[in-house]
Amino acid sequence: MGRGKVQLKRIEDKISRQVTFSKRKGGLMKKANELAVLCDVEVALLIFSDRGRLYEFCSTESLEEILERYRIHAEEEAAVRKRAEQEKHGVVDHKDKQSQELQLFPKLRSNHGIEMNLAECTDLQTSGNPLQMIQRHLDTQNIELKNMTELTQLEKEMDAILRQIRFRKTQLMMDAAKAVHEEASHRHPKPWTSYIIICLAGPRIKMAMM
Amino acid sequence: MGRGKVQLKRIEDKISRQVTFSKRKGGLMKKANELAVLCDVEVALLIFSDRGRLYEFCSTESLEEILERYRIHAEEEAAVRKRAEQEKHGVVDHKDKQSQELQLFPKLRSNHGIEMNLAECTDLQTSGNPLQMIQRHLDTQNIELKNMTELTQLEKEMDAILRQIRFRKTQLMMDAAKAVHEEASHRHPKPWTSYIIICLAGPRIKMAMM
DNA sequence: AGGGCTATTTATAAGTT
DNA sequence: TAACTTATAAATAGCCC
Repeated sequence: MGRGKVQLKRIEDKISRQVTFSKRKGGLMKKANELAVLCDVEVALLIFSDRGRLYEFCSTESLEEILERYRIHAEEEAAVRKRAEQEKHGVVDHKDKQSQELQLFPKLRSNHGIEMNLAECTDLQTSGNPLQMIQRHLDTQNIELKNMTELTQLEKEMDAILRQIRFRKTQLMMDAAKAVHEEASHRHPKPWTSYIIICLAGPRIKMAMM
Repeated sequence: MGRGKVQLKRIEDKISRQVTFSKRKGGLMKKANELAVLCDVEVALLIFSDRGRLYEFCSTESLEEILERYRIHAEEEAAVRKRAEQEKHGVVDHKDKQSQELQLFPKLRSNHGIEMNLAECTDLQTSGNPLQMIQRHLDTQNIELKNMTELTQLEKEMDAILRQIRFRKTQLMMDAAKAVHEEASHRHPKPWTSYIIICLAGPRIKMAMM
């Protein structure tokens, strides 16, 4: 699918590996979602990038829902297998790998804390133009109608946009400062640097040079 | 990808839904594998067909390996699932859910495990849509193309929205805390107030009561 | 460094056996 | 029912910006 055919082996070039990861991750999640919707099945997808970042997708409310189902399934399967083993050999074998691992779960089952989960949120496409990113949130719902998960997601994205806005402002200020400085250098062609005072008050930038 | 374009909704015809499931499941697993190999990342994929059959793929030795990694990751983010209906009126006793978060609160031992879903909280305010305020800025231009004045204006508005989002989150938390407190009072009808500890980590709220 | 652009490869919907 | 076939929709590699 692309200009060249791809060999099924690790992409050695770090840059293009990263690019491919980003693209294909999106594609995979899209397809996972399509499968879930079209065929009305439960799908869970976990991806750990090489830097340890987790990307997840699930077709249900929460990933835990599917993982819990997996645990139950695995337990049943293990039980069936164990029964079969016993019938065959009439002896209790050593525990196989799967049943050993299953012991991890029961330990985690008691709950004394009060916990609230607000609908798992899986953002399929967090990337993109920061404005486009937020656009979809703005079309339909009122803040008052959003739940905690949505609010938190929105908060994150707003924060990201705010950071970009401020970054851009800084850029512009730097440009302006540079221009002023160059202008100043022209007037006072000295080897030492001028001081530039930038005053931020309201929307306008004021600058003075000494 | 095929003779006809596909609508992203459940395929109603059972036969073709099954055929599509079979085909797309294979395709999805193939792509999951490609992502894992090409980009050298860990991928786990779980699919439960509508008949409850489990199909799984993982890029590592065992699925448990990735799930364990997810659990570790989840300890930081904390994930718990919840059924919606029971929470409608605030508080439901649940003792057998995940307790991974407990490790984060070793000192917090409440008498009762309670889970709530804030998404269900009602009594919403009915103010105008604060998001409309910003809408016009998002339609046309990119941040890169805005000048300082526009950026500053946008910054202000974003900040205002952010404050509203956070206010709304606080409201929801207060509601939840109140509900928890009432539940607690029910169990311990004492005149003095319980302590409620609310932990905000990511999109989820964790609370413990002492 | 992420977004847009094709030329190509892939996936697959529908049809056929 | 599942295995092929084929026309077409989708994904995406390599580029450019």
